[in-house]
Amino acid sequence: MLKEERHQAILNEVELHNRVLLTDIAEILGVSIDTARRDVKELDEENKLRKVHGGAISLSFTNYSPGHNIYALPQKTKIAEKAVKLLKDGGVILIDGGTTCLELARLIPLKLKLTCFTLSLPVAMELLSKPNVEVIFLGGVISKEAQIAIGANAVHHLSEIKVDYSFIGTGYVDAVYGLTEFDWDIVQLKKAVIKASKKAILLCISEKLNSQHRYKTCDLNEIHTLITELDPEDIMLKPFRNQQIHLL
Amino acid sequence: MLKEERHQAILNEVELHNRVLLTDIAEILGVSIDTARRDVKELDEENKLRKVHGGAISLSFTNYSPGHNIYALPQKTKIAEKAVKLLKDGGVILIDGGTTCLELARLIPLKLKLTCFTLSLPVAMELLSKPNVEVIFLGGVISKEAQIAIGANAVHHLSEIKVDYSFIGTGYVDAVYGLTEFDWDIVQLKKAVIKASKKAILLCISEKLNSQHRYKTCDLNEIHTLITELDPEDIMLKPFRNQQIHLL
DNA sequence: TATCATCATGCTGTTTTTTGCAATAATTTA
DNA sequence: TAAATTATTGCAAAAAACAGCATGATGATA
Repeated sequence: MLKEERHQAILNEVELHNRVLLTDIAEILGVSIDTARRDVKELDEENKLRKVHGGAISLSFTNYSPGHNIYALPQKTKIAEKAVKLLKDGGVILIDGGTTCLELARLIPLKLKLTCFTLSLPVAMELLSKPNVEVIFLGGVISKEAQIAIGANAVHHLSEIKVDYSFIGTGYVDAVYGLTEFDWDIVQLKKAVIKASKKAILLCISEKLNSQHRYKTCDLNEIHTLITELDPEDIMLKPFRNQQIHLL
Repeated sequence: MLKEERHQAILNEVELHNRVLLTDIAEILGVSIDTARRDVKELDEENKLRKVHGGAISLSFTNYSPGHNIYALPQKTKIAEKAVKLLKDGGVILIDGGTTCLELARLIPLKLKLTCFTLSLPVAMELLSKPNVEVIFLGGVISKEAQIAIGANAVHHLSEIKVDYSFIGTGYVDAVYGLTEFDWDIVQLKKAVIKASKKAILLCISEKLNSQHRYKTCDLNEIHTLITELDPEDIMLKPFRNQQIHLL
């Protein structure tokens, strides 16, 4: 059997079933494990599939890029960079929805070992590319706009967990009125998130500071740390300084 | 024997079998290996075939688009088109993971009113663009490879629902051995999906027919309808005809 | 017809590629 | 952490590719 035929057979198997074991290749094609491994390695180098421990998987599973343009991305990236530094190996965290939180998910180092809960579809998709992050999606009815799970079911799931850190966003935040939202459903959810976490970290671009809306999520003192893209000493953060909240 | 005749004979062989060995050329045409090699080399330079170590393969054999695009998309689209016709306004369905099911999600008409459960992140993302589809994600630990929720939590969620139709995929299917999978976890999940549905519809490209693997999901008679890209009368479906299963 | 150039073919020896095996290291899994 | 599986590395045998050369056929030309 020609090598190219083996390659074709392996690719076909991977495309059809998304994965294949080296031992299966060896058996089906009647070659040694070593040859199967070499074949897979070559196909990997040609970017025809991805070699993994013990076998190979299809590329279509590893490639996901949201790619849309995100508003105020540089600021959000800066916030996410600060937030990443709080993560510890072996930690259990929750990541909320929203583009800032998505940015945090994106910046999680590949070698960092985490257990990560989320309610956000985009965040969950992003986390798929982190080999050492166990992803747990808290299910429920999906909100089309926010792309997150909401409703009683999601809230109930949250009542059953307690994470080290939760990284949350907010629609509006004010030094006096605390965190507020446009949506009643979202407020219920965020309350539950905060209750489910030992420490709640708020990721928020400075543009949202000193704004408020209809429904209240919580007071500022329920938030452990506020991360903005600003220097913690920035004048804009002055109203937040004389509170228990940490600034980063 | 003239060189041109040999060339024609070699090309003929390659057309017929997609491949040929140098040793076979030499033997069949009664020339030395070197001549066979030279012939193949010339044909390669003329782009009539591709020379590889030990022989030659047909050009069509090697032209193969890897990665991002979905394997056998036309077939899967055809299957999805058939499946969409089963959907009724106001129906409650479940859509499994996999590219075929994703294609079904994509083809759901915008005006169709549905309640749709799913375990698959990509399917859920796709359904976000359907304004009249209520999406409910059944949460759990996310499998990085399959991009679906798995584990006890997901199975438990499934035990609490009953949908009209579930549209499922399978790794392998055989008329005698039924549906089988590579993964134990996935089998548990599919069992639960089938149990949670009044009628289970299997979406499966014909290439997967008559294949099997380690772990068994269910017998064929637990599936209500099998949809392939083939005509229901196709000869390939013969082994599936004398069963209770419907063919589409 | 004789001579020469060209080309196809097969042979020889050398180099490269492929493949399987064994020992060791790294990794997963229980 | 220990056991099992998988990777890596080096090596050797076999197969194939390659380069160079000799032979013989062909065909053009003097």
